[in-house]
Amino acid sequence: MTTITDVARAAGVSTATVSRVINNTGKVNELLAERVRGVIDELGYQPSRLARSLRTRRSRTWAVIISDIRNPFFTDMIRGIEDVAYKNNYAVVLCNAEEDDSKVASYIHLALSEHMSGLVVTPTYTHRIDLSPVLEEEVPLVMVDRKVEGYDFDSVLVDNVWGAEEAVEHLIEGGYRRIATIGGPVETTTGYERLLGYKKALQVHGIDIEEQFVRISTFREKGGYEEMRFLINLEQRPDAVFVANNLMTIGALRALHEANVAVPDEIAIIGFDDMSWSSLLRPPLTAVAQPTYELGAETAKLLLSRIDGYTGPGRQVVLSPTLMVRESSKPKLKSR
Amino acid sequence: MTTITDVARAAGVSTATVSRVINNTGKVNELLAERVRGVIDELGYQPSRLARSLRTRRSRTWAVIISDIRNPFFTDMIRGIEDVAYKNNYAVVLCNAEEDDSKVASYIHLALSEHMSGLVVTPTYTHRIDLSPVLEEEVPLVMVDRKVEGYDFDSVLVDNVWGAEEAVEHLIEGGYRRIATIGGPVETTTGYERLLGYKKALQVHGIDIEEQFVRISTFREKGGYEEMRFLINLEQRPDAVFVANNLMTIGALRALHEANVAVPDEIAIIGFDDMSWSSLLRPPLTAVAQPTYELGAETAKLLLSRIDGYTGPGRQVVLSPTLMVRESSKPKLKSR
DNA sequence: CTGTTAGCGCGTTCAT
DNA sequence: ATGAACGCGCTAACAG
Repeated sequence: MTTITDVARAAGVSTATVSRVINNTGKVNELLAERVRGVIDELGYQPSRLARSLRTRRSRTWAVIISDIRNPFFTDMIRGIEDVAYKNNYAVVLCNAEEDDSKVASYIHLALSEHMSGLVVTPTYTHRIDLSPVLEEEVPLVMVDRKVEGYDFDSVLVDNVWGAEEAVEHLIEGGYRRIATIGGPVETTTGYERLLGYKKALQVHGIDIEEQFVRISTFREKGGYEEMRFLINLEQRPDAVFVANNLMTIGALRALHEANVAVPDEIAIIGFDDMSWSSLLRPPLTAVAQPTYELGAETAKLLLSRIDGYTGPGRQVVLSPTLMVRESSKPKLKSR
Repeated sequence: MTTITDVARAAGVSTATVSRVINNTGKVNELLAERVRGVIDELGYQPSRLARSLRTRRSRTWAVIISDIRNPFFTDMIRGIEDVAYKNNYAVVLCNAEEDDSKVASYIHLALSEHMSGLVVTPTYTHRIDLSPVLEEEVPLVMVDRKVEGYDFDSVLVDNVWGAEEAVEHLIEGGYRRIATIGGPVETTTGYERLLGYKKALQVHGIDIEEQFVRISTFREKGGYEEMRFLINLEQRPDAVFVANNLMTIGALRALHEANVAVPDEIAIIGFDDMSWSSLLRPPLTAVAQPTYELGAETAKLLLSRIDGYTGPGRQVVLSPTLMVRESSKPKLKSR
């Protein structure tokens, strides 16, 4: 491994000069600089990121801590972040927290310990997460998708209330009245807000909320499966279900198929999160599509501006989802 | 940020002693050690990974360079790697190469530059990738899913030939004879081997291979879509298609749906890679299921053994896929 | 403009 | 058994 000292010796200059050439800092005689660059090429020298980070206390890397790598929502979002990062010469490392708070904490520690210059976090739960080290080290951090209460970081969010409301509204307009929901943990902003939107739509239309119809679970496939089974087994089944994320929707659909419940004739379904294969499901799935790529890109832009020195109160970017209407929520046949 | 010097001062010892206590290296008076540990707890001291890595030339981190973060196959595999890594106290960072060789190279450089102690790579293409720096630095590397010719690294693979052969065989047994394939780049081992399995099955049964029926594309959804459109528009359509990965299968199904081609009545479909929602598609998709989690776990084990000092020629672990038979490949109705 | 010097936070000799 | 001193590779401060 060739070091800056090797380069300096070969070029007959000091390491300081080499450093200045590499970083375009300070003034260097163009002739000398040219010679140094020649040697660098010749030796294939590449600065050690480690030593550099140790010295400058900043590494040109962002850590993106996501709560579930298997969720396509996050992987799409990551693409948005990466594109902006690469354009600005940052490397991105992904950390998979598996919806586990302690893993989030340990990855945050990792990122700070490696002096990474930016942090993107999709929080798992709103409590129980201590971000004070991030504040102490003054490392820019942006939250995506979810927020953590009690901190004033920049955040990029989706209008979950509105998205959920639109979905349920669409069901009501289609003639459905016994509408259930399978929601995520209310300790997450996404879980809480989507539930809120569900309730709001029902209230606006003067439909009572049946307690049995509000099923709270994890955001995992298994939860969706189990809660849908519960709903199917009710004496008075719902005639439609709004499911608050993609993985739970898969579980819910599996339960319906297994029990031979016809969709949408017996129970209509709307999911949150559109996926490339939503239209290939039986029946094609109506879903609230989130602007995943843009979510990531906006996040990266906020992060960049913080790294570039912007200080000021936390900013919130809220993007709107879109309802993709397909057959799983087809209006009921009714005399009009 | 508290450093080892702070701890040493507070405990009234030298930094060398603190270092010895932390790393269990050398002999330290138990009483002293206890005192040092007390101070460490009190101050909440955590060693700087950066300084440590710079000094030891090894970081307790693995880099996993995957070729497409949006492919569920890879994200499932990652879980297998992570579980083993965490148990052995390694952190895992993910690098998304987007099927782009130059990104692979730059991430490899990043990993070496940060002195990471292990590397997992899912190569994009078999040529054009220079792994000599990895050999020079003697950093353990394991290949998963695909191989790069000309190197002798450990690798964990799936028996692609057999998987593809099983799939096509199943179609033949079902009475299909005009069987096409949509394959991936033959420069990848996965692309090449799955194509081989396809051809082998046909040959064994004495079925001629029609040149038009062998469609080679990228492993992306778009490629699957376009090639399926081509097949649909042929005067003499195939009656079955074997699609060589999950994303292309989605594209292929979309093309079929758009063109209102009945599956499997007009064209039967088998995909490679099973997904949690394969059974929810219309019709439920027959697919070659890969043991994704095990693939990751095996990879991690090989890596660990290398890190722990195993030297010796490259080892190959080959896992078998399983054909999940569903309706998209239903046998043709025939008089028997 | 260029070089010398110091030190980021550690682990590791080499004395004692 | 313990501490002093050094250096990993780099950038920043200070001279000249």
